Amino acid sequence: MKIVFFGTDNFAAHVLEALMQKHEVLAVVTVPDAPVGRKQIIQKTAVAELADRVGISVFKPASLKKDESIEATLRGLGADVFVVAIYSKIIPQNILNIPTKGSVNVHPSLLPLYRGPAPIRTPLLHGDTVTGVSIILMDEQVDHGPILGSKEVTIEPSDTNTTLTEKLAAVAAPLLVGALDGYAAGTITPQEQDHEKATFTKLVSKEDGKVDWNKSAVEIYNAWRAYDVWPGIYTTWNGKLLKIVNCVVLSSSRMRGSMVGQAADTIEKPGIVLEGGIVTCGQDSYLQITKLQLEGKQAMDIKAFLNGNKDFVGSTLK
RNA sequence: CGCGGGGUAGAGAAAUUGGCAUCUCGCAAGGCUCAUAACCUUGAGGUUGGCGGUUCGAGUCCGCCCCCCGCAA
Repeated sequence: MKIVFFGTDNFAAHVLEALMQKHEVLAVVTVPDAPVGRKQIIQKTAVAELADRVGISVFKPASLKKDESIEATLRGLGADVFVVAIYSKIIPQNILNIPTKGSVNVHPSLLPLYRGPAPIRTPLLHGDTVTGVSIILMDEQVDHGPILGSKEVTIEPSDTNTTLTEKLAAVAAPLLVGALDGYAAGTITPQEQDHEKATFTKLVSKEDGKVDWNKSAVEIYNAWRAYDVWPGIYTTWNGKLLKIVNCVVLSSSRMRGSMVGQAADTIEKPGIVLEGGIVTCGQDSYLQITKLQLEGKQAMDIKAFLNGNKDFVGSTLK
């Protein structure tokens, strides 16, 4: 089939790569190059990178609604179907309706669960053990259309946003290709979603990474997994930003045994740093920081940090 | 020129008004021990990011340059 692909990040690029093997990708639509990093170096998206490398023409409209020429351009390509995977903009209906067979979306969750902009992170945040990928036909509502296919993926306790994204991308690529074939051949009947069961995710903001020590160590650890890479999880120490680069949950029974003789009030309050960089959390739980980064400093192991910051143990994180 | 923090031994940090460059860890050798990420003793390891200036004397003060990082995006 003749396809126009919409996408931005690595997940999308991975899907595009698989798609190119089986189908004719006429063009790619992504978002404009944006300045990245402290030096504000202009960088193109992973999808644009791949498209440029293999010689597929790329469009980078700032807006699909306001740019009127883009609709005519896309219409002129004569695509059978549009495939959308993590394209950080909402595509207006008049664009979705262009291809003869409509538009298909790759969504990295088991729809109707986790609709919206953070479908990979939110299951991690909730501590779910299973998620998946869904291929749907796009309709007038976001992540709402009938399902062409889906596949479950197991979430390991060690999975983070990064590793889970890779796993989902690996599953998504062949699933999409299969669903497209089945859809084109008429062997797949689109299944309406059970809208009663729909749940929604919200866009992640920097604030979400701020650690609330009143929460349990497991919840904080899940936040670390969900907010991996960006925004990460952080707290403050002596008024300075402290990023938690790595951490582990300690079983509270083990901790209780080792804390015989410790003052009771020290044990109760959350956010207190104990020996070895272990921090008291809510619900009588403990999180050990194993790697961290203080504002303005390089990331380092807890051991190195303790060597130079003797007053860390006994202080309170906020 | 978006705002800000920083560069001192292999790692992390100190160093008061400019005045013997220290501490913790690691490393090496020896000792103790059934044993150890334990403990004791000794030791190696530095052009304090670079260049220039002020000074009797600069990690510290001044100028220029290089590099790292947080925020922001």
